[in-house]
Amino acid sequence: MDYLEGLNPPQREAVEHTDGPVMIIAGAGSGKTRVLTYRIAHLIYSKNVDPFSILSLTFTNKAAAEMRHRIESLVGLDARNTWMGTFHSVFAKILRVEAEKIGYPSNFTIYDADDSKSLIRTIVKEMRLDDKVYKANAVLSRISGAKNRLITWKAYQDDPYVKADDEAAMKPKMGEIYQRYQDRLFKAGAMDFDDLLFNTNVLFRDHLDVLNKYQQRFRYVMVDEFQDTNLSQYLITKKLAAVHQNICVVGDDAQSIYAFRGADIQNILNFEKDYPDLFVVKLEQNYRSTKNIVEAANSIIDKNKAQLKKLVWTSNDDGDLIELVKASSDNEEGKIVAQTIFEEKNTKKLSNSDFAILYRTNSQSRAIEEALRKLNLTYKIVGGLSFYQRKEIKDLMAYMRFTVNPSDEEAFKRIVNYPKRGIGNTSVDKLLIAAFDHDMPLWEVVQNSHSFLGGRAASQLADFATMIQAFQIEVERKDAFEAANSIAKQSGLLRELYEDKTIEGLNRYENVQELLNAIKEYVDNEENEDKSLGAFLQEIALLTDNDRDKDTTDAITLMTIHSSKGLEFKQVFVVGMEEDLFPSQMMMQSREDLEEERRLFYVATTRAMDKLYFSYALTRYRYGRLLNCEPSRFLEEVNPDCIKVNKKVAAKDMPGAFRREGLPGSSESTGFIGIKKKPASRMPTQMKVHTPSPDFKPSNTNNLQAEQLVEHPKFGFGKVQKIETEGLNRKATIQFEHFGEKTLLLSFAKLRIID
DNA sequence: GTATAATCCGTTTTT
DNA sequence: CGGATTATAC
Repeated sequence: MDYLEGLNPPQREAVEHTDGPVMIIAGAGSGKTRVLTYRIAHLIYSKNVDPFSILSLTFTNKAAAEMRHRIESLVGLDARNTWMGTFHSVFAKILRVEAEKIGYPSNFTIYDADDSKSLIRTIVKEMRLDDKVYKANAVLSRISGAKNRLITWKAYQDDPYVKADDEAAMKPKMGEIYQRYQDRLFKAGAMDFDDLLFNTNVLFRDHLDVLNKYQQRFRYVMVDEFQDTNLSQYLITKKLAAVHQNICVVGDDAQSIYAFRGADIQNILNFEKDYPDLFVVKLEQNYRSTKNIVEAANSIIDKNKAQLKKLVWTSNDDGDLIELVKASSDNEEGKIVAQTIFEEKNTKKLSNSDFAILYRTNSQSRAIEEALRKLNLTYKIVGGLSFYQRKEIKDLMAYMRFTVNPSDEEAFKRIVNYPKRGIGNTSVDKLLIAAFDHDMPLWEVVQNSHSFLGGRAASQLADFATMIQAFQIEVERKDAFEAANSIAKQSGLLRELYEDKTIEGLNRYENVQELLNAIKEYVDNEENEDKSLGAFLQEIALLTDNDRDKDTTDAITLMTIHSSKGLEFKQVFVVGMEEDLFPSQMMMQSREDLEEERRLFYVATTRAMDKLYFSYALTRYRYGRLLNCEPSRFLEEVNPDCIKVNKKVAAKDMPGAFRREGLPGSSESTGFIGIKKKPASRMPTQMKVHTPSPDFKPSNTNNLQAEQLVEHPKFGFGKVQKIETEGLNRKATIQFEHFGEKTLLLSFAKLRIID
């Protein structure tokens, strides 16, 4: 088997150790996907394992597709027969088959987060609770957290700790909302994302024959990104593998960044307890990045307490130092990044696709995009507002969903009066209340609307019902594409969009066409046996924007750090390295949260192969308001030997996209300084920190002189003793009222000059 | 019931 | 700042 030759010893061990429980701890860039794919190939070819009996679980569709692709090129089409997909998609498929056993229709709808939130809002309203206290987001994440831990609404209500928690948060009705939410989902024939896993657990618990069927079928189970599994997922895999015990998990605790979604690193630690004869392999050689980058990454993750010990190393070259870029504003940050890419492309003959710009939050993309556009650099945004979240797409999907499953309440609310047909909110509310009061299925109420509504509204609704019935007949007789096409036309939705001649309207029309094209593709694809609309909807419900075919033009990639996991680029820019943004202010409640942010920083760092840049801005627009920013504490945590300070300043705005390369631009006072000597802003906690005046605004300190009185947000009031210039930095020595004498770097310190 | 204006709200990450 | 929900007028 010559393919084993290309593996290093631990990789090879991981591949060849096929039977029994195996845990592969795979450092960043250590060839994890390679090992997984070779392992599957090895199973099929050397061990004669039937591809049908191999199940591989991933977290993103993209990862699954990538793996499938690589296996196919390794072993050919046999690979097609292995089961490979995300937890959600694999178990959604199984649930389709077994739905009736747990009381669900097999054509159940999958609610996305928006559907879930909308349903929660309705319930909160129906219960006459304050929607400012019971915010849909917060309620959903609480419910989701419970489901991920397999806590039913009943258990939730009975648990005194949970109860105390909710009462302390002034949200005592949470348990009841959970109960009603679950009831409504069930009546709508719908499952939310968490239900797909929760109900799989229910299915396997209550139907041992079913469990046994899948245990026999999946003789080999593999889990990628194991550090991201939640309890619900963990128990599913454990049960599936209980008979054959051929379970192989691959993960890296240093890259666990989904605790907020219920992922539990404990699963890795528990794994050793659950399987005493566990075989553990560590992949520690990094093939991706330069020594500098690997070293920097190690120095970052070193600050975390909770971690498995491993030593990631590389035999690659030292490479360039990481460049630290300081910008005066978010816009300037964008400009510097864009300019740098422009120059690097020219001098190193790189393509756009060699670059990635990573940020903590999607909203940061705006300033960057603007700068890239000015230099005519092609870019693509991964994630963000997804195609499938667009209104027009959700509208058409809602028509299709409701046709296939007329219990789907959220779909109904979306389409019943769009396009306008004179059925307003009051009528819809009446219908929902009628369904609730008489405990009748919604669809039945809709079909008998004259019993519940006045004449006009009732007859409008009757027309609506007739239309849906016609659609249902079409869906039965035709394939997904033909059915969708005629639904789009006859619902009036397409006409509505067509008549909107604004640019956005045109766009929306094209988006709908694109969805129809996607359905056509689905129908034409021979791998899809079931060509019905229902089947298509099942497929699409679990897709995210990241999975869509993007046009293959050469482009710079913009995305959140979260979506960058698993990817690599020659050059990576991590932007917005500022306190409160990264680490995010919402994540600084506890050490655990901060450590997760740090792992996120680790993930960002380890995406880079050749060159890495960190940048931060001193001011940034947020909520339409200009904020002052401080450099991220994470910057201080990187081994200083790996970093150098970038001397670049954004060129002044020039008309047109072209400017002379390397033009330094007229630099203003924006000096560049290291972060090593960050001012002593981190006060000993026991010391009382000064509360800045309500109108505190940092002044321009360019002309600051001795004897002036100033206010510092943390040190309070003081008097400037002297000003000195040292290299690029201007420093002020200030005698503070309560904190003694401090020497502050003026480009860092926020000082208000008191007249 | 519908169309427009005012106001409020938030931005953490994803299946 | 932008969207999304709500108040007001028609």
